[in-house]
Amino acid sequence: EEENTNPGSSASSSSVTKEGSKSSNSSRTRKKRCPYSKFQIRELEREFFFNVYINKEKRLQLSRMLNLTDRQVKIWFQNRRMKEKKLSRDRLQYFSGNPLL
Amino acid sequence: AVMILRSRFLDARRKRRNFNKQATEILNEYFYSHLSNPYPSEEAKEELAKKCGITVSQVSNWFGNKRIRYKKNIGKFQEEANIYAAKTAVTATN
DNA sequence: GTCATTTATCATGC
DNA sequence: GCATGATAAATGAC
Repeated sequence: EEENTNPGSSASSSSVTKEGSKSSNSSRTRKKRCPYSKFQIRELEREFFFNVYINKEKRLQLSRMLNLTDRQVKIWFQNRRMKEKKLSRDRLQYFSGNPLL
Repeated sequence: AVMILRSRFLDARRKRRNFNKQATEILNEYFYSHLSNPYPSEEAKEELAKKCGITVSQVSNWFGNKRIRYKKNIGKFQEEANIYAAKTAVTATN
């Protein structure tokens, strides 16, 4: 499993010129979805367990450790909170249905 | 007992099961009769879910998948579109 | 921040 | 072997 290096998904080299930048396009190219590695998920989940909301400081630290952008970490926590909420809803609906038992 | 329920809930989530023909029929009817704006409201989703015997989340999943797969290959769904267009034409013209 | 959504990917059915 | 439902990244409205 590889860990993405540059979000631009563009070609190699250079890179670090404040990626994205806006030379022209504001948002026409949506970043291709790239699944995170097991290691990345484990670390994200570990932090999520301690804190459903992550502060900026830990976010930067975690993003560096996992080779992700802060934005990616931020988005991951947002999505993860939504997932948790949905799990609760499904759980409730499932047990209230009482199909068996 | 609780453990059984819990495990059943956990592995029953991602294990996919096809919807019955009737449910698919209802969903497709709505989709193709609202092709210009295939975004059912929350209330409409609840009603569809009830009629189909599935959850609201499943309705949302179905429309999400349907929209993008239709958009990506309209030709493949042309026949299906015609079928449901004819089916709903009766109620539309009357 | 939440939340519906888009899109690609995953996992299964057949 | 694709069709199909569910989930995982990513965006945008608000």
